[in-house]
Amino acid sequence: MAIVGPTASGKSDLALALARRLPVEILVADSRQVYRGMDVGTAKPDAAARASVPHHLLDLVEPDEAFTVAQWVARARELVPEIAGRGNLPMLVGGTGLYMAALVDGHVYESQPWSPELRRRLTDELEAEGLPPLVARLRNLDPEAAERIDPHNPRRVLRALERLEGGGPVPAMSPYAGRLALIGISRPREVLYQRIDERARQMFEGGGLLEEVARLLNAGSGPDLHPMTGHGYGEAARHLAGEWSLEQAIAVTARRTRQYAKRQLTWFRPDTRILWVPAGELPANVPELVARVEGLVRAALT
RNA sequence: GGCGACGUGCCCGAGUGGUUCAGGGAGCGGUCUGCAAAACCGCGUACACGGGUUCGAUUCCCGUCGUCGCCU
Repeated sequence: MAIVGPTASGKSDLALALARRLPVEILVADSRQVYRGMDVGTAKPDAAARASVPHHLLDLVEPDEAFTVAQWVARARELVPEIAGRGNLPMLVGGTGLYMAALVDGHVYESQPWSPELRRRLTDELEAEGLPPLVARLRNLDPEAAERIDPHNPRRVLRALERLEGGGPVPAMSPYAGRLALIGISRPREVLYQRIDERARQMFEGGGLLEEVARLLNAGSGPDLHPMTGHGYGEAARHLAGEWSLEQAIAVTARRTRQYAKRQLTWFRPDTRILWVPAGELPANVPELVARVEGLVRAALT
């Protein structure tokens, strides 16, 4: 089963509450919580939560290590049968739509071309000549694929070329085989945004984000490292450097997080498999809500 | 009270006598098979108000109101 929804909608709380009534182990589908030492800014489940329910797919790599969906799904795929083998229910919890889709819809990455050299070469070309020549080449190699690719999006164009020049066609997907319950937490936009604002402020004021970022910077994780683009990290770094006031850092973090939440909603909205549970302004762990979700899960899985 | 400057869409901000009247931000909508908390795409008949000049005014002139500055 899986719990989806935008940031700050209460996925983790609901998961924990549910874990008290169902024998579950949690698979975290979050592209930022995989980095060690990045805890408060990513709203990673704390020690208490992790002690009460097994959490997987957290703290997989150091902030300066590259990490992609491919690695994530590979590990997630191993975990599912393992957990089931223990007689527990694998519960996917997270807001990274691509990761979710990779597992649930079964993206196949292993057989796809992937080489640092090729990427290097294409990136150099992009820098030297710009996007248009690459788009032209893409059209030439595979007009059909080119139709589906946004010609303005460098990342997509590059990846498409990687696949084509590296060889193989895109493998068919192999969707998750077992029974599936997809639960989405829905809240009025205003409520969600308010929760985001409050959480952003809390992280900065007493939550320990500034300390965490100072620690990361000291350890050599500069603001240019990919995971440092996460909400709150660059902002905290700027505040620590004296460039931004605390209020400014909080405001920018909250705004970026709201924008992200909107994109998440866009991602999940069209997925008709998701059963949306309106949570309104309720904390995600109120018994009534939990019971309702538990009911949905049991119904879907039996 | 006098003089001067200004008054552009939710905000900032260019600009022009006339077929698509910048740009940015925010917001909203969307895309999504290896960076996804990323990358990218789409969406706004706004020119303070009233007159006038003109074939045609956001752009020129007059007045009104407002804001700011200086002066008394």
